[in-house]
Amino acid sequence: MMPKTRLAAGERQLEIVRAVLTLAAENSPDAITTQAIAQQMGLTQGAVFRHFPTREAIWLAVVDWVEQNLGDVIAAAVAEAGDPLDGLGRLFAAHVAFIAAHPSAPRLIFNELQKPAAHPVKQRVCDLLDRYRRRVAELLAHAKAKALVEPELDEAAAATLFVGTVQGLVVQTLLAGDPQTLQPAARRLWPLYLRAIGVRQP
Amino acid sequence: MMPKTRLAAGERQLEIVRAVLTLAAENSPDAITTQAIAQQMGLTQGAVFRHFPTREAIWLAVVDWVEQNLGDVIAAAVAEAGDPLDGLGRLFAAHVAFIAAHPSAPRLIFNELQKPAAHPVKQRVCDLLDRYRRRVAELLAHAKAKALVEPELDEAAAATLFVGTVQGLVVQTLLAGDPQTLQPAARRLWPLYLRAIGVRQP
DNA sequence: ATACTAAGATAGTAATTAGTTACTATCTCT
DNA sequence: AGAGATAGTAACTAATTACTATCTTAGTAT
Repeated sequence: MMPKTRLAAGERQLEIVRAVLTLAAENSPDAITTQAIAQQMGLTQGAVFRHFPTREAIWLAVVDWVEQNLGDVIAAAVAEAGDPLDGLGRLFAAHVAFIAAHPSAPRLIFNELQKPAAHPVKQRVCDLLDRYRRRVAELLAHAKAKALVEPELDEAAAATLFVGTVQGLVVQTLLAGDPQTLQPAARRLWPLYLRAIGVRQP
Repeated sequence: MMPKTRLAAGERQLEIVRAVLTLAAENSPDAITTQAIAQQMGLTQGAVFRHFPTREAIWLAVVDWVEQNLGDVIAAAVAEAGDPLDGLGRLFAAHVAFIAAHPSAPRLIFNELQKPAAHPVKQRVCDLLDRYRRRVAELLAHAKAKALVEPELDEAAAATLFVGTVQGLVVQTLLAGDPQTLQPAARRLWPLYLRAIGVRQP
């Protein structure tokens, strides 16, 4: 955590992103200063700007990181699924696991979402979330086509509920202040979601 | 919105709270400065501190306002309900209507929720949200006792999903940037929630 | 070894922030 | 009408912020 050794630009950039994620676990994202980021890495504040031209660029990189890593996890989960419904379940589990591993990530995303519309970081987050919802809606449409769910299911609404279910868990974490409770809570929530979209359970 | 006239302390305090709510509709809560609040009311920055000893006190007042008004709306909705399930539906509708009328309110709440645990404003928000969830869980328990929902329903999980459903709508609003889309989306989401808790529909 | 490159340190700047102080204008109560 | 209380103003302050010069030094290729 206190490397006296110098790091190449690329590695240091990644470490800055990780530092932000770490700090966001305990502080509101907007309150994270470049000074705090530098301190987290054992560097001086000025050194941060050797790797990013501006503070905003850091946040864009963080969003990038989340987009990339969450995207990978999700893609892997869906890829190894048998049917669309199985894919949805794996997607949910993977997403929850990701949040449990990086609790600050969804908070960061949600925080950026609150910024003025013009803000470039918000644009990125909007795109990210919109793509995510579309992906869920797609899976639901496939499930419907295979008669795995309620035949008259409102996919768009069900996709919103999917995101909401995850958000509900995030709220739960923020209330409890303990990411440990996340996965058990998720396991209790999933059957409810399944019933919401009209899956017949054994 | 630009009163040259002096206001009594109580009224001005309320106007400051309203100003914050207005500003929070377009800016991230943390980014709202006392200067911006004063400007919104057509006063000087120093005048704000005539009515609140500190910035934090303002946010506590805002949470108070939300707690009071949302609480009233909710209590009224539940009071005029026939059975627990009807009460839950009215609670949902009332909550959504409140958000549509004050979109910044839930965002503010959620934002404060992200602060460090020690933060006094967060404590208040935690209590508020926890009470809310308990209330929902109570209604669900009553509904279960009257055999209106799935007899083996996990009430705690269903309460989390309730909060999540609302949060999903908030996310939807932030994405669309238009509170108008909220109520239609809510009407599409509610049947899904009802099915999730095992209500038999006509 | 030596010289080049780039990561980091040091020490700034200008702008913005919450909060204060001394004064003025307005309201209210008798 | 006059006096006390108080809402509001103007002009500060001290601290913090993102960001930037200039210098140092560590890693690397020759």
